[in-house]
Amino acid sequence: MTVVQSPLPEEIEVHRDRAWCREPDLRIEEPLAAERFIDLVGFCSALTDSRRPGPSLYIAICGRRDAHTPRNFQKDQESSLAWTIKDEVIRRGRVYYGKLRGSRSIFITRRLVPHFNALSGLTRKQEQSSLSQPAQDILKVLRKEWEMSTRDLRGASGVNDRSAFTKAIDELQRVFKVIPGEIVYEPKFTYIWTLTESRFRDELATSVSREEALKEIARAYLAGAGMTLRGELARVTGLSNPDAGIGNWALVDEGFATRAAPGVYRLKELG
DNA sequence: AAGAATTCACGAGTGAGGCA
DNA sequence: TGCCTCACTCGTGAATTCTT
Repeated sequence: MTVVQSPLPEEIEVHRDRAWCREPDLRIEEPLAAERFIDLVGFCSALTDSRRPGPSLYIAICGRRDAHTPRNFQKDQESSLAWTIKDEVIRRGRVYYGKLRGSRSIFITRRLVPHFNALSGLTRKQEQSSLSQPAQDILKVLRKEWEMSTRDLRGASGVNDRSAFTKAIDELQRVFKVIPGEIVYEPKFTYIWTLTESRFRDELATSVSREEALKEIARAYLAGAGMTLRGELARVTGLSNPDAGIGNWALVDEGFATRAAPGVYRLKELG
């Protein structure tokens, strides 16, 4: 995946340094700061480094632009800190954490959960026709039990094959039905799965139009990015290119952004 | 329509640490 | 010694989508 780093103007990189906490002074060192960061940027990936575009908690914890995960990342101080903070933020449940399209986990501020849900969530009615059988089986168990460890959930749902289970859990996360609620290390390392509804009932009940959702997601991204290159928003959010385009165009119409070239948008206030 | 780029699925490797 | 368990990267090859 040769990422041809289209050169961004230095002033845009500086804007991103500030907005995405890529400076030593802005470095994130504890869970509360991480939550503030997520609320500020709207959404960000968890442990990805500078090789992937977009804001990242790991990069913010490193506090530098070119953060790169080392090979033995669990022996690395910054990486372990990122790991710990990530787990604590998930446990606290103030912000959303889950997998979107492309099976990448991201954090989402509570404010934007209705928007992401509007784009990829499923209504209760759609569940039967859209979800795979294993996913439906798992969901049924969780609706009764509320929360469960991986092992117990596998047993109770009858989805015992590990890869089938993982697939089904990913599927449920993508449609905003299930989230990891806690990561437990003792006595055994396991995830506790819970219903998205248990933590984000109000957000899931808030309806947002598709257009509005695309616009606000694009706005959150552009505000931090300062400028987006062709395909960038789609790559970061998992939206399709046309959808990302709709969001960006809405920002141009509103005067929030200007279009510099096909697929390239700039924050208006940055000129 | 051809060629390029991206995505997807899959598996291996990475760490820890208690337990069989 | 291998098992369990996660998120991530990287490699591969195939499929899909985008660009020109």
